[in-house]
Amino acid sequence: MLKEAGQYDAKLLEQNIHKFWDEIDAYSQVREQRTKGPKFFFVDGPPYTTGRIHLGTAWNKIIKDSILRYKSMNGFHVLDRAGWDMHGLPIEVKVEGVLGFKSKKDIEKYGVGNFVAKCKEFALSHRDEMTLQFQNLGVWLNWKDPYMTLRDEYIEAAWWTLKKAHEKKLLEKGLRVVNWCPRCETAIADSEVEYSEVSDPSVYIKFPIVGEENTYIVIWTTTPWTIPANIAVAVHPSFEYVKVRAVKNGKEEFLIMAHELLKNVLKQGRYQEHEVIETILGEDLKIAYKAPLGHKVPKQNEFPHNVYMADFVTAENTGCVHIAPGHGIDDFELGMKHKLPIFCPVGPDGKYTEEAGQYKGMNVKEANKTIIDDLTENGLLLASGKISHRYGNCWRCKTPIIYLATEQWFLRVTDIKEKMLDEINKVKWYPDWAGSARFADWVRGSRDWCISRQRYWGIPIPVWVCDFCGEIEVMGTMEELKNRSAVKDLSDLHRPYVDNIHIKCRKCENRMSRVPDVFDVWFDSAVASWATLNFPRDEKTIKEWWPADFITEGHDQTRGWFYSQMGASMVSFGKAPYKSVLMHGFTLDTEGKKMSKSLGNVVSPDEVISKVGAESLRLYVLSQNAPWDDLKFSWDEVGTVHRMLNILWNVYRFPLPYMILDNFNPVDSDEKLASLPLRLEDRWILSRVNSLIKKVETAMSEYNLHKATRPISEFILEDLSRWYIQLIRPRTWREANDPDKLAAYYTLYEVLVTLTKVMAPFAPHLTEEMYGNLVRNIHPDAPQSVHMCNWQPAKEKFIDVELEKRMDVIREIVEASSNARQKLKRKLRWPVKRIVVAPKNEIVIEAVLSLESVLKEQTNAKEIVSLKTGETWDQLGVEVLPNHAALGPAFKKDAGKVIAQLKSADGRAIKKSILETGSFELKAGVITADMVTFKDLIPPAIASAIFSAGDVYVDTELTREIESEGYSREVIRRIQDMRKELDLAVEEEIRAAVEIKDDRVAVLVLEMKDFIAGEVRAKSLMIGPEVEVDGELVKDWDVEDVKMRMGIGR
RNA sequence: GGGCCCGUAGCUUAGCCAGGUGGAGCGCUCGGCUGAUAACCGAGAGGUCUUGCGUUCAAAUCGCAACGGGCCCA
Repeated sequence: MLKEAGQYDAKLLEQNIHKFWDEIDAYSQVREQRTKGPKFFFVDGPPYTTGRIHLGTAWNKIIKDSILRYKSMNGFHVLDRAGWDMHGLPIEVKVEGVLGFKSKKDIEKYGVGNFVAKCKEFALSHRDEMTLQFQNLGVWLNWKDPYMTLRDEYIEAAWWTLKKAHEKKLLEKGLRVVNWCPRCETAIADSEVEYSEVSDPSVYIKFPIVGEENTYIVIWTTTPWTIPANIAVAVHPSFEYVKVRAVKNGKEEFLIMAHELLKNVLKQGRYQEHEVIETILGEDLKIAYKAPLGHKVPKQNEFPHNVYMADFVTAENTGCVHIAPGHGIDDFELGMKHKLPIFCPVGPDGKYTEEAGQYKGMNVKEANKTIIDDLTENGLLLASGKISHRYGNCWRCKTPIIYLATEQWFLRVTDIKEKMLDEINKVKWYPDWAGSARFADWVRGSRDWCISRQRYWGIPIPVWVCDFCGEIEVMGTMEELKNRSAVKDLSDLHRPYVDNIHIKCRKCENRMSRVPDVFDVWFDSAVASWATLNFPRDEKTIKEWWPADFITEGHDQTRGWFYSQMGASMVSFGKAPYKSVLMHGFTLDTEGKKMSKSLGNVVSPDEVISKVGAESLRLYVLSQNAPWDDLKFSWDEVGTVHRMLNILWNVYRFPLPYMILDNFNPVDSDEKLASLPLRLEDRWILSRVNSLIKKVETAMSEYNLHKATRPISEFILEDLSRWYIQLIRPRTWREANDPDKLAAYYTLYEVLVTLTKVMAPFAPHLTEEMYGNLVRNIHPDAPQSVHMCNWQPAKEKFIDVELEKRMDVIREIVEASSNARQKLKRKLRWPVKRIVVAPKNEIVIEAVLSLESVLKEQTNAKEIVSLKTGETWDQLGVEVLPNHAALGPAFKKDAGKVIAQLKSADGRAIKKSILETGSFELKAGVITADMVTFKDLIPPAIASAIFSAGDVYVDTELTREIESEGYSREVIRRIQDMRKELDLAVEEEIRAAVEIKDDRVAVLVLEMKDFIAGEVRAKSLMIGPEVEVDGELVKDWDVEDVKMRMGIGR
C-alpha cells in the first residue's frame, strides 16, 4: 500500500536512501544485473588524495555519476573503478610539513622507509575521508575496489609502460634544462609550475669586447645570479645594431646594442650625450667578449665568449640576450647547436658549487645583490632597477623555481607528435573545440616529457644501469625483477625497498643498480586506463574493455590527464586510450573569480549539502550552465533548485492521502489507462511527460546535461505543479469511486512513476524515495531500486503534439483572463458571466472548442464564447474619431455639424457600413473611410487582455446566480480555513453555523446551502441572518464588507 | 606575448552554429489563492545584448579590434 509523505527533508531523506543502498548493496546489484549488456568502460580521473573535496571535484563526480546511471539504465554494462592519485611531491610536502622538515637532508636522516610509510598513511587516510564525501553526494562508482596508484599492480602498469617506451627507443636519458625547485631539490614538470607576479632585479650589464678598448656589448637580465654561468650573447640576425659613443659625466665609452632600443638604454644608464658611430646588421656582429665576472669565477676564463645569432631574440631591452646554457631552455638549445659548454655552477639545493669560484656556497637568489655589487665595482653595471613580472614557482611549496641543466629521463613524445594529432581526430570530443582547437594546440607545442623526479614518494623508475659499462635495462614487472635479481621476497615496490636490489649486467656481468629517481606523478595517472584493468598482471580483461569509452574532466586537464594518458598510450599501444571525452568547466565564485583559500571565497560541497542537501547541489551544477562553461556559484540559484525539488515533493505527496483513502491500488495501471475515460488534460500531461523523455534522450546523446535537466525542472514547475495539479484538484476530493477521479489518479500515477525514471540519473535520492513508495509499495516484485529499472523510452501512443499546442493556447487564455480580472479587481473565487475569445487563428478556435471545460474551470466562467477570426465582438462599442484634416475641406462650414452628428450616431453602425460599403450617410452628408478612424469601446463591466494569438474579454457583470456563488465560496474558504486551524482530517465531518448580518446576502448564500455543506463536509449546516453560532471554534469575518460569524465543531 | 572559452535585466541565464520586433528564473513592487499551506499562483517595473569598427536591406547572432573574466602555455 501507498504511504503518506511528510514535508521534504532532504538531509533525512538522503541519509535514509544511503542506508537503504548500503543494506541491499544497491550499487553492486545494479552493475551485476547488467553484465550481459554492451560494455561501457569509464575511467575515473583520479583525484589527488590531499584534504577535502571542493566544489569542482563535486561537480566532476556528479557529472560522472549522472552519465553512468543513465548508461546503466540504458542497459550498459558499466565498468567504473574509482581512482586515487596517491603519489608525488604534494603529499611529500604535506608530510614534510607535519614532521617539520626543511630539506631532503631531514628526510634522509629520518629514514626514507619511515618517510614513505608516513606518505602512504597520509594518502590512505585521506582517501577514506574523500570517499565518504563523494558518497554523500550520492555518487556511485566502484568505491570498494578502487584503483590506487600506490598498489604494486598499479606500479607494474607504469613499469610495463616504461619498458615499452624503452623498446620503442622513446626513452632517453639526457642533460636538459629543467624547472627545478631548490627546496624540494627535484625537477618539476612544466605543469607543476605556477606563475605569480613578483618583483625582481632589472639590470643592464656591459660585457667588455675583446680587442677594442673601452667598448662593450650591453645585455639585460632579471637573474643576475646566472651571470657567473654566462657563455654567450645572442643577437637577432636581421635586427640593426649600432655602436654608440656615449658620454656620462665627461667620461666616454662605446656601447653596442639594437638601434631601436638605443634611447631607452642610454636613458637607463643616464648618459648625457651620444653619437652613433657605426651601424651593423645582427648577422655581421662577429665579436668576442671577456667574461664579466672572470676575476670571481676562475673557470669562466677557460671558456670562449662569443656573440651568436638566434631567432628568439626580441626587440626589447637591449636586443642582446645573455646566454647561460646551464640556466635557460633557449640558452641550452643555442648551446647545443653551437657546441658551447653547458656550464652550470649551481647545485640541486640552489647554491653555487665549487665551479662558481668565490660564490661557492651562496644561495643563488641571495647572490643577486652581491653580483650587482661586484659588477658595479668593476664598472660593468650600466643600470640597475626593479621590475614586476610573472615568475614561476613550485606549485606545491611556492618556492621560486630556477632553471638547471641536469641529467633526466625523458619520453621522446615529440617523435610521435604527428601520430598523436591523428589520434586526437579519432576521439569524439564534447564540445568539439576541446579536441580540435584546445588539445591539438597543446600537443603541437609540447616538448619531450621529463618523467624523472629526484624524490622518494612515487613509483620508482624501473631502470637499472650497469655500474661498469653503463648498459641499461628496464624491468617491466615485479616477476621480471625477481627473476633477474634472485630477490624472492619482494613485498613492496616503493623506495627504499627496490633501491638495494641489484642485477647482473647481461653485457659485462658487472653489477647493475637502479637509478635513484622516481616517476613524475603525472606518469602515474597516465597509465590509468590499463592499470585499472590490472594490466599487465591480467592480460585478458584489457582485451575485452580497452580503450575507454568515455572520460570527463575539467579543462585544466587538457595539459594534464588528457595529455599524459594520450602520451603514455601512444608509447604503449600506438593509439588513443579513450574514445570520447567530455571537457567540463571550473567552479568560480559569484564574481566569476576562481575560488581560492587566499581570497576566502571558497564554498565547500559539505556546506551546500548541510543547507539544502546533495540533491539540490546535484541538479544545480547539472542544470546551471553548459558543462564546458565555467560555473559561477550562486547560493540564490541553489535555492531556486531546492525550491523546485520541494515543489516536486509536494506534487508527489499531494495526492497520496486521497489515494490512500480511496484504497487506490494501481496494479494494472496500463490496462486502466486504456479503459478509463481520460480527460483531454490527462492525455495532455501524458503526452508532455513522454515528450520530455525524448528531450532528455536527445540531450544525453551529446552529454548536454544542462539541456537534459532544464526541461525536467520546467516540466515539474510549469506542466505538473502549475497546471495539471490545479486542474485535477476538484476531481481528487470527489468521494465516490468515480471513473473520472480514477482517470486522474491513474494518469498522475503514471506520470509520477515515469518522472522518477527520467530523473533518476540526476536526482538519485529523491527518485529512489518516490519509487519506493509509488512502485515498491504496490508491486513487491518490481526491481528493488529505481536504479535497477530500465530506462523507459517515450510511449509514442501518448504523444499528441497537437494537443500540447492547444493546451498552450488555453494556458495563455487563462493567464490573459486573470490579467483582465485583475484590472477590475474581480477575484478568481467569483465566477464571471462569460469569457469571449477573439482569436487570430484557427488553432485558437480548435483549442477553445476542444478544451472548453478546462478553460471554463480555470477561468471560473459561466460561459465561454469564441468569435471567428477577425470578428469583432458585438458587445464592444465603437468610438468614431473624426479626421479633421479630411472632414474640414470636404464639408467646409458644415464640418462642425457633421462632427457633432458623428458623435451622437451609433458607432457600430458607422463602422459596419464603412467596412462594407466604404461610406456612411449622415443627415449632414456622406462620410467616407478616410474621414474617420475607429476605436473599440469596452463597456465598464468588461475587461480585456491580449495573448499571443488573440484578445480575451472578461464580462464581470454580476447576476444573482454569480453573487450567490461568490459569497458562498467566500464562506466555504473561511470554513476550510477554520477546519485547518482545528487540524481536522480531510475526511472528518463537521457541524457548522454561519450568521450573516445582511439579509440579502444571507438569502443568496442560503440558496447554496447543499453545495456549501458538501464542500466543507458538514453533516449539519445552519445559515441565516440570526443563527446561533457555537462550536469548538468561532470566528468573526468581514466578507466584502459583510459581517459574518462562523462556528464549527466535530 | 600566444591558444581556447566566456561577457545578454540588480543576480543566474536562453537565444548565437543556420542574421529578420531579445525569452526565462531569482530578487523587487503590486495583487491573488488558502483541502500542496513554514507551500502555491498572477501581473508590473527592469535590457546602450561589454565597447568600437566592418559585412548586410537587416547584427545579440557573422568578421575584425579593444576591454574584462576563466583555463592553459610563453
